[in-house]
Amino acid sequence: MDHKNAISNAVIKRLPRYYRILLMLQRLGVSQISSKDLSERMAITPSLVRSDFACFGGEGLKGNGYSVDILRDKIGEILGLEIQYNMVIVGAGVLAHTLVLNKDFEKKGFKIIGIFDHNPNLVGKKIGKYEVMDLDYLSRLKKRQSVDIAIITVSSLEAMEVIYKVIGFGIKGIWNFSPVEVNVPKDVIIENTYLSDILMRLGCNLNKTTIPK
Amino acid sequence: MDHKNAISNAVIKRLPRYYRILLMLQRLGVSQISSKDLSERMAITPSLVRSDFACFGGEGLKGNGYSVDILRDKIGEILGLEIQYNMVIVGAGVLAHTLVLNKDFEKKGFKIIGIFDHNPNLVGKKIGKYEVMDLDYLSRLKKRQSVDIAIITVSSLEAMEVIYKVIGFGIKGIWNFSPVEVNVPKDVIIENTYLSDILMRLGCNLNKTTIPK
DNA sequence: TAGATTGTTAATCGATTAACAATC
DNA sequence: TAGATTGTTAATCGATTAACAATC
Repeated sequence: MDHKNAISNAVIKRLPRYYRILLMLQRLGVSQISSKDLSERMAITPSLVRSDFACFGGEGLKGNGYSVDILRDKIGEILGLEIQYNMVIVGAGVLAHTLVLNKDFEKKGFKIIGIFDHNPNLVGKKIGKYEVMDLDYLSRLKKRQSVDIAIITVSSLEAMEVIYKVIGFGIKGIWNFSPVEVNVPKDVIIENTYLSDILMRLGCNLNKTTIPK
Repeated sequence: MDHKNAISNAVIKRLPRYYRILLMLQRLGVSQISSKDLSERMAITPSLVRSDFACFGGEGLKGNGYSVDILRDKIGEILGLEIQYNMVIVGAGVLAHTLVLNKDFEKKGFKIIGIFDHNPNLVGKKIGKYEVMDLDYLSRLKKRQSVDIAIITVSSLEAMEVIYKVIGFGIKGIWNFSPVEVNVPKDVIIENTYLSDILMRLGCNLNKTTIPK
């Protein structure tokens, strides 16, 4: 637990990437891996790999590298993969549909338990196995089941209001896809995934290399 | 141009966020904004705002702040919003459908010009106004039109192969949604958007706050 | 044993922040 | 003028890298 608090966000960002490679190595039957090998697969330095693993008590063997199994277990534990999170989606559009079809989420312990929308025309509609419910019903659902994360896929016009609403319902985790800048209370964690921002960054970096002038 | 190369990635990440706020301020009829005001909206320090703007010759007026119009124009220019990028999607699934429906991309100069897939069963299918084409046809299309960015939405099993293929076709920008670790040549820019990694990060940060022990 | 690779420390690099003189 | 706010420098903070003794 003490460890957990000590791990910086920079490290946390790399953990799922390590985990993915370790999983692949397990499937390939590889049991031992060096920091050098891992670093090449991730385009980082071996030093960084070792210093990352030192955060949670690197169990390496000098001269031999790390045990793939032990490493995978440890990282999985830090990532909380054994924990079950309940999620709801707010916004019954095609993005909601995409997320419902993503099998990785449930594999990693993130379960969608309902889809909600403001718009009365969408209430009752089916998305995958889910029937869209009215947003206000979420507060009642929350009393019966824990809801850890709300995924916001409504339009940017409604997003601000919807986010404050789910925070009001007591939901502490928000994954927001809507391009709005929201300030949230300190005890709420928000991850913003602004798709068009990513594209602008990509465009910007393309220009850097293609216009050497 | 010299300026453009000097802007760090840390700054570039904030540019779309500044831009979004400036756009909103324009709509509200606000013409002048201070670094303090902007910083509060973005939950950063005023110093950081000023040092960011200094990168591209901050045009602030001591005592008054910055002109919203000038700032928006400058940032838009650095982000290359007046540039037209052609994009293709590889992988004709529901994520492709989501991206096709996103109106922000085209507004920012990123235009989808075609959807491709490996799978013969999907070729000919319609996604929005696009008819899915066979991936190999992309190399021919590339000879007629510039293709700046390939968006990879295929499954993780196929992703590696598909990415190498589009790089082989000479495409220099890749936006990859598939959870695979790929090493690309130095002249290729890849942006990986691993949706389940974002969720794991969110879960990790939720634990940090909820388990204070 | 000899070669490989860890764990860790110190050095470096880069990003952010604090502070304040300049000035509108 | 007085208050507000910039532009910029120096200080701080944090993340990454290089180096190397320890050791399997």
